[in-house]
Amino acid sequence: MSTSGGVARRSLLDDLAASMLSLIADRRLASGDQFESVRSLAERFKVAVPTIREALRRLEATGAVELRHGSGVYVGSHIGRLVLANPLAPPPSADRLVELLQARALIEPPVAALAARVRTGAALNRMAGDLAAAEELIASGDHARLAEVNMDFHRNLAQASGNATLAEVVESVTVVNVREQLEILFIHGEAQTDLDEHRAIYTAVQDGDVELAERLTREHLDGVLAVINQRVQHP
Amino acid sequence: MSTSGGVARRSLLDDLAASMLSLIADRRLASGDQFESVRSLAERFKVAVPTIREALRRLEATGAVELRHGSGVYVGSHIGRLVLANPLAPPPSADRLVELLQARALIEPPVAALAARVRTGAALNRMAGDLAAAEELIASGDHARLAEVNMDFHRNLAQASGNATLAEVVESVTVVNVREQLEILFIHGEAQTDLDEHRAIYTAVQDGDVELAERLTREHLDGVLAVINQRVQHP
DNA sequence: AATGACCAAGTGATCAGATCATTTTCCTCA
DNA sequence: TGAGGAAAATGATCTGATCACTTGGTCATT
Repeated sequence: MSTSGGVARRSLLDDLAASMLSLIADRRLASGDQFESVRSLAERFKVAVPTIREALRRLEATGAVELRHGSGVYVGSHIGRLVLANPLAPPPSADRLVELLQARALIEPPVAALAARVRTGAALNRMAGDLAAAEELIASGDHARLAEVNMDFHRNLAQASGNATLAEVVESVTVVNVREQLEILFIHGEAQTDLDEHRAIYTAVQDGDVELAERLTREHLDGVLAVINQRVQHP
Repeated sequence: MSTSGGVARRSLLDDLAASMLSLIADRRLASGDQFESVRSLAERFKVAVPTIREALRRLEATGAVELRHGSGVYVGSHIGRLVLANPLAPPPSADRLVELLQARALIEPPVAALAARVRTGAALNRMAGDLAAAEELIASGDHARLAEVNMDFHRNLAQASGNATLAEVVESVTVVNVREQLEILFIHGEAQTDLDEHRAIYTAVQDGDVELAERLTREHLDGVLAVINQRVQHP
């Protein structure tokens, strides 16, 4: 009784969601492309508008599609992803934040090592761009933007590993929600140190120095973790 | 035109979803508890039923709530999670499967090492239970169930690390979708080897042998990866 | 010719009320 | 006592309308 063919057989909503994903796949639509209007979809699948909208909301929740008021339905940026950051997650507590950093300190060093082996070109260039941007943002004092760029550096480091799944995992644990929380604790003073460490990691990856890339990433995240731990305990 | 630092102008649906999550949190509802009827929610928030349902569908997509026809709305099993497996992800291709295994081979060994340090009791017991169950399932030849139990072993290993975020990450990469695909490739013959390796890992964790736990987990996953790689290339 | 104000069509957002389908509760009756 | 079977509760879906936002074009002003 397995549906090995692929057509789901659960509720109407499951069918609709799956069918719409198939439609997107069949049309070779990519992230950002316009999909089809709600009314048109309702007619196509012979269901009422509210029903289609429920199915769309489900897709929307996982970033598969995006609904823009007055404009249309578009293919979302997370379509086809395997691992996601929970878009409805509450801002993490201090404990959860520490735990999250521990997880990153465990996961990212081996990812950096792999990145040093593979060195996917495009991602390397983006890392360099992040470093340049960070330098400017330190000068201009835009801490919010700086924190974002620093997170981008880590995401692009994971991308450089050439493994999309790893990149998704790292993206999931460097999500905006977390950035905001980190920013509160990890304010200026460390900004220049941070940048220097990122630069060193970048160089190691670029040189293909696997062990150095891993060690520097571990030291970097352990350092951040130490600062966070200190501030959590002495607010 | 960046909204950095600014207040995100949320839509009605965002508010509704957030409010309902707050409601669940305020009432200290846990996974599986009954929440509130659709009609009641619509009345409470002074919106129409289809609107509430859209918000509920969004929550449902991330496992925060569950709608049971004729019964009610219940708190879902993934409420409060930070990292999720995409419930709408298509069955992974062979390439994606290899990539996924590579990711696991990178992430899980250090997790096993941490588990050997921490040894969270409840999770250890569940691991033992998984081993016993696997033994029986090998005897009875129920490969589907066996594959599921083996995945549970890995999830519980991550739980034993005491780090919920790591556990969520590992759960996300050992999701049902993937099990089904693995099962196709990784059929009997290796079952006993698999069990033996799991047993060795369990013993190492129980003994608190950090390095051994890490090494055995790495060898185990590398072994699986090798088999998969072979079968992908020679179908 | 370039600019800006304005209008109209397309599209998503929300509403109201009704009907169907499933589950759960509980009362009746053998 | 317990097995049926109504009745209530609740989710699923429909119909059709109205409001709100985006977009592209028109056209007067500069």
